[in-house]
Amino acid sequence: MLSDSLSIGEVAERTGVAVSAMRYYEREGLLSSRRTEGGQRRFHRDVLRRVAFIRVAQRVGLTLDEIRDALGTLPEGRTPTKADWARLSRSWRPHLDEQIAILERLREDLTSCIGCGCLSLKACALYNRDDAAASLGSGPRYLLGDTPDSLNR
Amino acid sequence: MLSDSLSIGEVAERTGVAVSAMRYYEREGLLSSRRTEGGQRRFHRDVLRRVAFIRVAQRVGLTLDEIRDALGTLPEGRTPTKADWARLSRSWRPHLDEQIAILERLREDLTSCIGCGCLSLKACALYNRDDAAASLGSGPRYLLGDTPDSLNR
DNA sequence: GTAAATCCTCAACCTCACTTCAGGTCAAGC
DNA sequence: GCTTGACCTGAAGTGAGGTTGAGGATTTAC
Repeated sequence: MLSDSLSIGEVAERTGVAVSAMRYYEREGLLSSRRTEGGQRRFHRDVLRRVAFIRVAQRVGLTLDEIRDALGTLPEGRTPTKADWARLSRSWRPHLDEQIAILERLREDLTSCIGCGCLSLKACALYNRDDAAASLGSGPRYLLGDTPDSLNR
Repeated sequence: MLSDSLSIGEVAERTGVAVSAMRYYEREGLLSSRRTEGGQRRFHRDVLRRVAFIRVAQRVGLTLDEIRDALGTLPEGRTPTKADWARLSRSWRPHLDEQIAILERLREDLTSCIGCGCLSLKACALYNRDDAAASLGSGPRYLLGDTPDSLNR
């Protein structure tokens, strides 16, 4: 089996990512493939590393849009080197640091408010942090706090 | 204006939460209200604290389902005291600690892998943590890693 | 008493990151 | 050569946490 002849099922099996997700990533421009005569996808071995990168980047908290941009900075034409991948991974650090800092601030505020039980809209640091846009959990991020006109209607 | 006569617009203005969100919270059982003759909502002052609680709980990373359950442990019939609210806030700590721990582990793995640039599917700690289900970012959490049969089709 | 502002419901739509399904084609093993 | 399993496309569905809009009723302010 040649190094650029992985079928979509093989990639799925080796990476642990669903076939449907691979097709979705390709549609979204995060992966690319050749096609056989009959129209089936054939992936280069490099795709394994790209998929791995995507999954870890998601854990770091990046969106697929951001990940696509990051992958776009890889060199065209040649196979990325370890140094290329290391550079990308390094770029996650600030994002990760920021996420951690936000949660730690929240924990601190929580600790200092725990005695008062106030939950006062005006005084309590818990409400008056403007970290809100960086909230955890599911749901569209842009809806949580950074719509300037969220009082409409 | 009586203490249980806040219109939905007033609550929205004071809490910074959209009117449509308030109606959604009520539909989902997180808030309740009386109605006027004409069918308009009138909220008790307590709702301000409840809404505040909801928003902070979301920042901590809880879902509305979990928040509803937490609110359900408040005493029926009487206005919750500071102690009641403090108890609920205290219950966020473990969740928050866990979130922080996950991110810190990720950062550590990232640091120790940064030299190697490996991103190897087999060897790299970045892929072989099973923290995946607790990932950040939007999108349905159950899709990110904990579907046992995610290789189907 | 009336105009403007606010409120009501219900249904449809939005994002993100996918999955599922229907209906059909391709490739590999025997 | 034929069956079986893997693959294809396009459209629609999913879940969380809401928003938007239409069409109409109610309140408030003057």
